[in-house]
Amino acid sequence: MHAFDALGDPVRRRILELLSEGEQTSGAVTAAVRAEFGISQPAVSQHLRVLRESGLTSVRAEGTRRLYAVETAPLREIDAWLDRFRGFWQQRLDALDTELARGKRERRLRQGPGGTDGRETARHEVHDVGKERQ
Amino acid sequence: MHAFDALGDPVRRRILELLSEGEQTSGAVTAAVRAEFGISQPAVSQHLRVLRESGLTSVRAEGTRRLYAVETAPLREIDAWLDRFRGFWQQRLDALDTELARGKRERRLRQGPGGTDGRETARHEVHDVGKERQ
DNA sequence: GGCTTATAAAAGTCAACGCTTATATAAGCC
DNA sequence: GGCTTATATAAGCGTTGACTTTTATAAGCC
Repeated sequence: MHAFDALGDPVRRRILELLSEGEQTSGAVTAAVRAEFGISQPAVSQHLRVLRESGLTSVRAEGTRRLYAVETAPLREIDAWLDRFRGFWQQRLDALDTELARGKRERRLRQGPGGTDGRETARHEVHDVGKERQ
Repeated sequence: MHAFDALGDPVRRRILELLSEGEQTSGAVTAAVRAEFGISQPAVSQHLRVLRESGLTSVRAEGTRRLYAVETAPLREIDAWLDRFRGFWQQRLDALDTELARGKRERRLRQGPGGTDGRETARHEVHDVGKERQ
């Protein structure tokens, strides 16, 4: 699950988004990223390296250009990792369907699923119980 | 897409996995994580805080216990983010199906996903072109 | 061969992160 | 009230990470 590490950085996520439109040269990616994030060419090159080394992209040389492309394996791993949580929102949708179907009012469709016990999860605060600082 | 940041850490991913089985007290999570990673209670507490602050969990107080639960919104965001890449592997599966079904004629039905150019994606190396160090 | 373009690597800096130990808060229990 | 349990916060520290500037490599072109 190494991939999550690499995806923690917004620049790298953006690079992948760019590559999702198809193969791109390092130069093209660099230009786009420089424009958006205002970082140097070496900085982008370093991000490309991380993406390479984490298996998120592949590279292909063509003359002096390097053509980067998305490599899906790690993304599929993440997708698979998410599987264990899918029930949490699918369940919700089902519940919502039911609610809508029987004309119940659409109040508070928020509220988490999940309990191992069949217990209704009660109301929880979505960000701390006591006081939060900063 | 803040969530990717939080998920970059293996301890935090593990915590979410534990919570995917249902609400857990901080204590239960701490015990499990301590056993697996050998880190201190405050360390786990700090990870729980990050998860809370990034919206990946919710907390609910019950006496002196804190009950943590998975909060799905950020995970759904990631799921949605992955959408743009799904074509990359779904297509592969389709291709495989078709190959099997019609005994391999006419390959490249639809070629590399996303290609802005219509060019065949060719064979790329999955990790660098030149030499890699370390 | 020498200049240029495309890209990576090297070396250094500074901030953020994850951990530790020490301490605070707050509920339960005697 | 005072001890204990459950959990969080504070402060300090070493490591990692994302930059920077500088320099190397290598292909194209004259």
